[in-house]
Amino acid sequence: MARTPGFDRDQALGSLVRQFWRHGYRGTSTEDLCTTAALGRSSLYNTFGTKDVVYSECLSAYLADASTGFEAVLGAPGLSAFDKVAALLEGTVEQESRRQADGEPTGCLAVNTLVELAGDPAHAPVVDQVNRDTRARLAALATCIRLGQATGEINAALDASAYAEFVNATIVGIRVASRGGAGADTLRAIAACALRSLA
Amino acid sequence: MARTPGFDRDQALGSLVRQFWRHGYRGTSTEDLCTTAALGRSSLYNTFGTKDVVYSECLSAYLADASTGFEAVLGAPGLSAFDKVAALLEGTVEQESRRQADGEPTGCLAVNTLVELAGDPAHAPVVDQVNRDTRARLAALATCIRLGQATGEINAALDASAYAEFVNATIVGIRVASRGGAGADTLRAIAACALRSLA
DNA sequence: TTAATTCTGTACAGGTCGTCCCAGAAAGGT
DNA sequence: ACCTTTCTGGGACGACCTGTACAGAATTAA
Repeated sequence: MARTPGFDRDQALGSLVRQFWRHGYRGTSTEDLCTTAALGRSSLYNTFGTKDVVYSECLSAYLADASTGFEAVLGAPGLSAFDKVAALLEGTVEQESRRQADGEPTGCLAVNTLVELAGDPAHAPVVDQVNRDTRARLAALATCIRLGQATGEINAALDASAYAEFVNATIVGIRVASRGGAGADTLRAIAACALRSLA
Repeated sequence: MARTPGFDRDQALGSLVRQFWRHGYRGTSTEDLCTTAALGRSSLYNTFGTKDVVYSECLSAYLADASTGFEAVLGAPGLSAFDKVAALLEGTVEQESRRQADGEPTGCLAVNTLVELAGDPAHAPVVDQVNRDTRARLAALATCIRLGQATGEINAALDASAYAEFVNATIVGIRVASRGGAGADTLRAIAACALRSLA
């Protein structure tokens, strides 16, 4: 009883995510959004809403996708807690190198959001969105480390939540270095040094 | 033989640095620059030039100031190499906490520049500016670590330049966490975990 | 075929931004 | 006091941006 859209919503959202990821919120105009998603202005506004809303939805999609991979590693059967942390760091390195090679955007959209928009009251919602996601990630990481301490795989003298913060900070450092153009060997070196502090 | 300016150039530059630091390149308009520096548009353009030039000069001033503190730590007499690295990390934590308390901008302008402007060919010069500074910092850090290895203070099995990359990445992680609003205890935890990997 | 509903292209209003220009004010040297 | 040089305030201009409105095209169900 009505016309059907001439595009795939999820596919369009993927393009929008990559656009914001690479050029930031203020670095992309609404026309840029239309171009990368191959959408007219009307379709964009009817489907998603204003620029703020589009960004928030892109951030949600990005965080959901990242969480999937994150939880896949932490929930992997047959892996010790140490190996899970190692897989997390090495997975980050591998992901970044692959993205560099494929010409996909590098770095982390969550970090980019924090850097660009933190301190701007008008965009507090998306900053809170990132911080909530980070807290959840840290909690999951800390319980993983505590489990490893309970079974003796990880030094029980360490503060689990502090170590979770450290691992997260290292991942951030790797992603920023990658965005700066650092090579795969550099990223690998960072991850290897970080892992040494567990033993 | 001519009129004298009614403002202090360096003081104005300091205000401009803080403005860009807090709100980013695209997040500050030229009128914002005039307001924070208490300058008219003419004075701004006559003294510094276009927005790009102002940003580049702000970045230079920021990097020079950061380098001063960095080299002061690395060149401190009577400190072992390990203590120098520790002072570097703990100094970063202390600096960020103090800035949070004083309402000064948090995070790192160099990191912000990378995140916001990397991948935009029009701003490649400032990105290169940051990368050159980073390389110099990494080299100084690596030689410091090598010195510590030569005297036996630091595990000689470590790859010095890899460890330098790691320490730098950790500092980046601390600064990003601080910009995200993390408390002093969190930042301290990150630094402490990073230091553990030296022993 | 027809009617209802949704999608799409284009144009427009209101605002902001970056840059330049020009006249006048202020200060230093003579 | 006067002239030269520089600084300063304000405005102008073109370009861009965001969000909306509207008319026409397209598609589905009856």
